[in-house]
Amino acid sequence: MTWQNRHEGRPSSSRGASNVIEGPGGLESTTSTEEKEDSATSSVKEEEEEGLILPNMEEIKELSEEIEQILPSDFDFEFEEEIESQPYLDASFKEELEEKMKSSKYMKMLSSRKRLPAYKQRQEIIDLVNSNQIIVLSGETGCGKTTQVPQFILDDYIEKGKGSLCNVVCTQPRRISAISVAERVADERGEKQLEQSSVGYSIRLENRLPRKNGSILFCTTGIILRRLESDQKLKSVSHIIIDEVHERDLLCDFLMVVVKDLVALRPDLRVIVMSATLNAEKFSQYFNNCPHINIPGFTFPVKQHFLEDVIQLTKYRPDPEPTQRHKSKRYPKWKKYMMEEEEQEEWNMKAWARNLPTDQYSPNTISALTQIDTKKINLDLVMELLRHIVNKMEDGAVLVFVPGWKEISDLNKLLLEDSRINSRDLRIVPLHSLMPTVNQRDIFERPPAGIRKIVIATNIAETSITIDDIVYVIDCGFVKVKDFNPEKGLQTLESFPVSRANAQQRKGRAGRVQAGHCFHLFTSLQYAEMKEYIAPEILRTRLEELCLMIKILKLGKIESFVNKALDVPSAEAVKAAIVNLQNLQALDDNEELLPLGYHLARLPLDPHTGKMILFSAMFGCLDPICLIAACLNFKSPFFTPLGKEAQADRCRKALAGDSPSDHIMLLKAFKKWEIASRNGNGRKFCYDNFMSENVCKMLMKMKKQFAELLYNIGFVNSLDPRNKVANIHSDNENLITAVICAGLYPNIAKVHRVAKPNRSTVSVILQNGTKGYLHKGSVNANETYFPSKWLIYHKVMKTMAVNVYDCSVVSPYPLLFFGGKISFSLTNVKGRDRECVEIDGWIPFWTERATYDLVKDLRKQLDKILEDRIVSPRAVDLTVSSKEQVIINAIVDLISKEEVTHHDFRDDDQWDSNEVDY
DNA sequence: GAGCACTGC
Repeated sequence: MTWQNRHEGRPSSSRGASNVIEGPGGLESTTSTEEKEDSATSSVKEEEEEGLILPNMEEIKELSEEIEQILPSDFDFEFEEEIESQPYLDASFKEELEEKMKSSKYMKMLSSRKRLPAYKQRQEIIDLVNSNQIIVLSGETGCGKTTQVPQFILDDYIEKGKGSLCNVVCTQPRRISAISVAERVADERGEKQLEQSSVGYSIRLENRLPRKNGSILFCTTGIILRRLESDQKLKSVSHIIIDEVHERDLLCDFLMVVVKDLVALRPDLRVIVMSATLNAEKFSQYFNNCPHINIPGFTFPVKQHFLEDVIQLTKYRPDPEPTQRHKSKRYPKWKKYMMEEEEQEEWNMKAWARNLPTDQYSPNTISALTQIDTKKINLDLVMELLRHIVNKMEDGAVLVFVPGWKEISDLNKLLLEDSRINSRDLRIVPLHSLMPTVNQRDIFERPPAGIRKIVIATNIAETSITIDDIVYVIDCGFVKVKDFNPEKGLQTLESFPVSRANAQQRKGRAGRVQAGHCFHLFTSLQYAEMKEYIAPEILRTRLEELCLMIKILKLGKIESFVNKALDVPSAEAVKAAIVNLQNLQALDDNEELLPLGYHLARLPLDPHTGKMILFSAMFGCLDPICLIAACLNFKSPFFTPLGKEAQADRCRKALAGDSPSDHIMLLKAFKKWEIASRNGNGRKFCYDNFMSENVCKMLMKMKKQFAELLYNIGFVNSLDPRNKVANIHSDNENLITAVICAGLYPNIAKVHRVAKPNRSTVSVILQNGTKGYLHKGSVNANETYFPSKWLIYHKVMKTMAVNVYDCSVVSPYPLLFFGGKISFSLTNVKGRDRECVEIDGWIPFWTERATYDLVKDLRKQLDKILEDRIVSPRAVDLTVSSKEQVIINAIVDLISKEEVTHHDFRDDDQWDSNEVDY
C-alpha cells in the first residue's frame, strides 16, 4: 500500500487550512501486518447487490477463504512440553552466535546496543537474575530494558553452552508493542527470516513463533493467561518477564498474583518484573522485598514548565468573563468537594503564589495565579501558549494532551478561527480512538518546512501512539478515568486531574528524538502534591471475567485469590461480580463453575456475549451473532471524523434501514462491506460509510475464532462460522434479536420518552430505576416511533449523563422465553383489574391467563432442553425433527412471526401509565 | 442530554 493509492480518486486538499479532516470518512492507512490483506480482498466477481440483511454463504465464501489464508492456522508452539537439555542445539546456538559476531551488520547493531544504559549494566543484570528467583528492574522509556534484558538472558545461556534450556517469555500490555518490540529485537539479532528465529511474538489471532528452544517470545498478557489454562506451571518457560507493570492494568495485576504463587511450584523459574522508576519499590515489596535494580534513563532532556512559568512566558491574564463558546464546566468530581477542603486548597495556592520569587515571576503573573481556576481545563490558556509556541519558538511539532472528544473539538475550532495564528501554517491532527486519524499515516509524517504540526490527543498518545517528531508537549492536566460503582452497577467515565505518573509520561513524549519542552498547566505546588498514580484498573472495573478466570485456572476461592493482589478490590465489587455470575447460572452457590460457566470462562468474551454465541449455535444464527459479539467486545467498525458527527449518525441510520436496532444495522453494514470487498470496493465502501476496514477485517477474524471455539466445545459441526446447518435462521431478524436478548438479559431499558423531532434524544429507564438517554450514536437515538418500548442493550455508562450506547428494540416473546422469571398477576389499572404477565417483576405484558399458562409451559420445556445442551454440548441440526426440536421450532416460529403493532409514543402521557397493550 | 485507553486459542 503506497501513499498514492491511499488517495485513489480523491483529491487531497493539502492547501489552505490544512486540517487533516477530509471527505466523508477520512482516510485510513494500513499497518504493515495488514498490507497483505489489501491484495487478498480485491478480487473482482460480478454479483448483484441485494438489499439482504445477512451474508449469503455462496457470495462470500470466496472472501472467507481468502481471510482464512491469512489466519494463523495452528498453534504448534507447545507450552506443555517441559524444557529438556539438548546438547546438539546448545552447540549449534553457540556456533550461530559466534558466527554472528563476525558479521559487520550484527557488530554495528551491537555497538549501538552498547550505547543503551541497560547494556552498561548487562553483567550486573545477568548476575542478579541468575542469583535470584524474582527481581524488579526499573528504568525509564529509552533505557533499553525491554529490548535488551531478554537478549542478555538468552545470550548468557547460549554463551555458557546451555542455550536449549532458555525460553524467555516477555509479556506486553498492548498488541502493538509485542509486535514492534519483537521486530526490533529480531533486527538486532540479525534474524530477519522467520523460520527458526530465536525471537517471535504471539498476540490474539496473530503470531510468529520463535524456535522451540533457546528463544524469546513477546506476547500480550492475555495470551500468557490463556496458555496457563493448558499449562498451569508454564513448564516450557525458563524466564518470565512482566513488562510495564507500573501501568497496573487488570491482566497484569492478575498475572502477578499467579506468578507470585507459581514460583513456589517452579523453583527453577526466573521472574523479572519491569516497571518505570516511580514507585518501583512497591513491586519489590510485593514480591517479598526482592532485589531491585534501577537503570537510569536515556531520552533527550525535556525542560519542564509549570503553570507559573507558562503565565510568566505568555503574560496570560485570566479573562474575568470567559467567552461563552468554550467555557467549560467544572468537572463533576469537584462539585463533591466544593466545601471547606477546596477553599483551603485555594487559599494555600494563593499563599504559595504570593511567595514566589519576584525576580522570576512578575506581579502580574502572581496576580493571575491567584485568580486562575485550576480545577477546570483552560483552553484560553492553551491557545495563548500555542500562539507563543507557533509564533515565537523554534520549529517542532506540538502535542496537546486533553481529556476527551469535546476538548479536542473545541480546541480544533479555536485554532482554526484564531486571528493571531495563521491556520494555513498549521497541520492540526485530532487524535482519538474513535476518529479515523488513529489509522492515518499523517500523524507520523513531518510536515513541510514552515508548517507546524499540532496534535490534539487524548491519553492515546501517552502510551499507544508514539509520534517521534514532537518537541513541545502541552499537558492540560486532566485525564478521563473509567470507574465502576458496584452498588449501582454503573460504569462511569469522568475527567480527573492527572497523576504524577501521567505528567512524567506526557513530558517524556517531547524528548524522543531531540531536546524538548513540556508545559504543564498546573502549578509546581500542585505537581508536588498530586497523586503518584491513578488507581489501578482492578479497583475500577467489573470483575466478572476476572472471577471466571480464577475458576477456570483453578486458583481457589475467588475472595482469597483477589486478596493476594497488589491492590485488593472492595468486597462489594467482588460480591457484585459473583452474584451476577450466579444469576447467569455460571457459578453455583459455592462459587464453583456450572457447565455454562465453564464454557463462558473459555471464551475470550464477557459472560453475556459469551452466552449469546452459545445460544446462536443452538438456534441456527451463528454467523450474525458471532459478528455482533465480536463488535460488542472488541470495537465498533464505525468511526467519526471530527466535525462530521451528525453526518456519520445519518449514515448509520441509513444503513439500518427500517430496523430499530444498532445490532442489525451492524449486520447490514457488514454484509454490504463484504459484497463491496468482493468487487474490489471494500475500501471505498468503508470510506463512504465512516467505517474502518482494518476493524472489519479484525471482526471477521474474531468471528472465525468464535466458531472454532464453539467447534472445540462441540456446539457446532464445522469450523466455518458460515456453515449452513448453524445458519439456518441467519436471515431472521426477529430470532437474531431474541438471541441477543438471551445473552444480554437483564440489560433491558424501557423507553421513557421518545425523541421530539430535531430536538431531543430518547430517554429511557433502566431496571434499577435510573434514568438515562440513548447515546447520540445509536440508530434509535432520535426515534419518534417504537414498535415496543423494551430495548436490549450491552453497554451503559455514566458520563455527563447516563447513556445507553447500543440497543435493539425487543418484542414480548423473546423476553418471555429468554428473559427472567415470569409470573402472573392481576394489576389494577384505572380502577379495572387487568391480567398481566410480568418478567422479573418489572416488564409487564397484558395478557390472558391461558396465554400465560401456554408460555409458562413452553418456557419450562425450553429451559430444560437448553440446560441439557449446555451440560452435554452437541451440534444441533435444526432440520432434523426430534421431540426436543419440535419445541424449539415452535418457539422459533412464534418469535419469527411475531409482529408488534407500531405504537405512536409521541403522546407523552402514554408513558406514565402502563397502557401499552400487546 | 455525544464517545480515556487496553486486552483474550
